[in-house]
Amino acid sequence: MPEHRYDPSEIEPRWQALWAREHTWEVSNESGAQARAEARSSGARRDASAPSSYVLEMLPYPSGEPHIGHLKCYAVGDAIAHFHRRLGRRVLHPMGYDAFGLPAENHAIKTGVHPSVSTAESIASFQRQFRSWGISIDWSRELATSEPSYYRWTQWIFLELFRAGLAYRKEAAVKWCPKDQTVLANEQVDADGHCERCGALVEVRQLEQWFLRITDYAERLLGDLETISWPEHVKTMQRNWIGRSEGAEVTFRCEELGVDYPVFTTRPDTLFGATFFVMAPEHPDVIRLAAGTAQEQQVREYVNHALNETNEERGNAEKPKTGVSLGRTVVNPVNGEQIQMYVADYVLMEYGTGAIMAVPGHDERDHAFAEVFGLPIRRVIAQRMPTAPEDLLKMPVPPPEWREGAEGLPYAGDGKLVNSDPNFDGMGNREALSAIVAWLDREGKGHASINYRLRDWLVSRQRYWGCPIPIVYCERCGMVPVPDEQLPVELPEVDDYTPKGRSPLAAAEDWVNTSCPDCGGAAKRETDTMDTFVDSSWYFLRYCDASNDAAAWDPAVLREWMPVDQYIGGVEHAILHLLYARFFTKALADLGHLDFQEPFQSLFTQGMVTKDGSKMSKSKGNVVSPAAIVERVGADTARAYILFVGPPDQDADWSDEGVEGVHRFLSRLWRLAAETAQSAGAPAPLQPADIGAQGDDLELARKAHWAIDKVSGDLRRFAFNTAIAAVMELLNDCSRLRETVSPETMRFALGTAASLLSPFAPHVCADIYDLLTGERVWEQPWPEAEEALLERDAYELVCQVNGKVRDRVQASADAPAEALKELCRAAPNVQVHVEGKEIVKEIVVPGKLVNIVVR
RNA sequence: GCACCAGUACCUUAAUCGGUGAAAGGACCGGUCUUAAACACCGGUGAUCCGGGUUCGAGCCCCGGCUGGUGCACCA
Repeated sequence: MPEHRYDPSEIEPRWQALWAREHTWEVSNESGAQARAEARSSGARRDASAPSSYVLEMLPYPSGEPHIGHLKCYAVGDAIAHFHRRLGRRVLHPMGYDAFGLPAENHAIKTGVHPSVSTAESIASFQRQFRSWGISIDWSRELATSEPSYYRWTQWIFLELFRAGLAYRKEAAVKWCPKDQTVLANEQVDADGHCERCGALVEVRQLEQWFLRITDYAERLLGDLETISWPEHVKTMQRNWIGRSEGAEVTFRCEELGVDYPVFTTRPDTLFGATFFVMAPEHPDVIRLAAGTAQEQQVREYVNHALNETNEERGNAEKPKTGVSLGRTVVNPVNGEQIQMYVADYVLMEYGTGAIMAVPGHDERDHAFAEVFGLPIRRVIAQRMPTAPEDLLKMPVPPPEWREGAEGLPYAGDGKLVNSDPNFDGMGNREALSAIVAWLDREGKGHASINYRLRDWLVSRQRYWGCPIPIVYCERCGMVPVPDEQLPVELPEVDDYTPKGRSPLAAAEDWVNTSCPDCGGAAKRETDTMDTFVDSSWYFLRYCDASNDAAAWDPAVLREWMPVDQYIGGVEHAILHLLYARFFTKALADLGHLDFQEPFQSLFTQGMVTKDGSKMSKSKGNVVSPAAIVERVGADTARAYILFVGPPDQDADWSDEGVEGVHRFLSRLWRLAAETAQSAGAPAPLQPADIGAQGDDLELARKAHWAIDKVSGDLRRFAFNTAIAAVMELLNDCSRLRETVSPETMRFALGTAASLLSPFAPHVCADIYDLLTGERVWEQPWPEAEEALLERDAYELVCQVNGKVRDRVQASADAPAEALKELCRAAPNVQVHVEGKEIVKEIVVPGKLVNIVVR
């Protein structure tokens, strides 16, 4: 009697070893003669003409060990990869590591261990665990962004952008993290002004830095969202981040100094209500404007104070408005009025032109400021005007919102223009908006304009463990790109990683001092490194052609795989990574290196895994370790559980009891299959279920086909939880009917269960399929449901009276509506309820019910 | 404050087009097996957030409210 016990610790390594030995998940590039030759020599089984599919999970940052979120991400991605393969596609499913970054560097500062050493350890540990999870990765394409063979091409892309004018240096007020001692991208500062990485309060410093011109792509990044299949909330976040506003640029002239100040406004229709003018404290002209006025000292103090304020203090809209008069005036171009100039911290330098026209009547913030400073508030849009004379007669005293005075202000809605100009008064404000912009344009005082919240991407970092920026500064030639053939510019060794406000690379003097590639004279290297988001903005391209050392990729190979068909990752990357990767794709396409516009055709964002309802964290001590779970119950249980616990795009709470439940399910499945394999005789391919089967055999065959249909549909819509539940139902029927069905039917039902479940629990399903059929489940085409077995020839017709179920009768599937009505009327308990009443109506839903409405 | 999503049994989820008396797993309770327990098997308890509306019929659609989550929020 062989032991009928499910033992994942024996099953899982056995199949993993086979997959590794046979390079089962590797896929060759079919384009290019060399690739074709490789495919022949490795005896690639898959049909080269099969459609390709690129399934990709976001690349992990290797630090310590993978956590449960990784397990969920790869469980989702692997299920898709397996499903696509079984649908006959050639699937590219690679893995790599986002290996540059601050944690390894901070660790180096603490311990002196070189970041490359600790990173290599983490990568080894990640790789070991990923293998133990049995995910179907093409390991031949593995990469790490910190390897010179990778970052050589990161540098090449940087130089391509530089040569195209998309990478540039400029001095600007930038965000500086005092703890990490580096500048940050605007995107890396959260809404409260804290560093996204370390949580320290971010400061503002005036520094010269490297930027990438992502703002040139704002319109396309916005518009092309329409072309990709992404979750709507992710698209919304990107739209918000790009922050497109339509409006006008209007020029206000300071006659005393003879300087023009353009402002951006979305409401040129309220221009006649502009009663003062406000500049941001950072505005370069503020001090110059105040110079020589009585206000000078006060302005200086205010500006100093404002510049030292944190984003948090300054960003608070609840805070009372502050500001100082500049003692100057500008002219409102539409009516020639001289209006007072102020400096106030509620105006931001980064948005628009750093100066605004203030319309207190129709803008909440301007209104609050005007109240504090006692400035005039003028209504130029009537909130509601009576539409017909009858309305006026009915209401001799108009309610306040109808008045043209200042009551009810500020008012931001639509209405008709009042108190403006005879040419515009009475016009609807939307119509007036275009009329006023047209007038400004004719007079040369303004023009229609579009403004974005998105700002250029600051990519330089004063840190060690990143990709060096391949630029040399020559005393004679200036800024010179390192020639392509000299790439990569490798990271030098340094003794001290501690940041001191400049890059640790600056201390490597032998490395910094170099010769100019152009004139050969003395030159110094750029010592800043790149933001690690640069590394991850193109890695999906490199996987396609990972071993190419003559180029970053061969465009012909990219055509075979790109764009990624299914991208999977956490919603925390909804803005930064995804926006940067889209920008890189568009820029590289413009430079002729790619022939597609969007990198990720379809995106799936998985939900968080929580414990006891809250985020797992070391400080709370509620961290569930994937390694421990896999050790205890096996990878199949861990993976199936995490997909079964709920819809994968939602957060899911980890429960050890739930894990046990799934483990029991896999145990029962394996055990019943092992028993069946014994009683059913030698392994044999599954026989298509016999439509002529009778009784329990027919019932179980039907259930199996129902499960095929259900799981196939559920997989297409990422409903893994219900797919697994369907296989559970199938197993329950197998157990229930195991005494009465033929061995062949049981073999078919259990083999089908294993086949359907294998994307979620590949090892145990491979084992079961092998026991029952002697075949490899991953090489089988995805099963197809037999239509004839999905339909029933008879069913239970529900008989309702006034919407209440009163009886049930057997009806044949093809019975016409008239026959169903008669069946229903004839049902005994229906007759009781219809007795002596008048039939008003009969509703027939074929296949479901008949409802008789009586009075 | 604005927008979006969700609210179903003690818990996590299901119910495809508005159509049966709301389903699965876990938990809990009972039974069989066992010296006893675990495992396994059999059985059981128990739910549509609140208030209106539409409809022959509403968990599902509409309106209002409550609760929770996410995103945005001095962006002119």
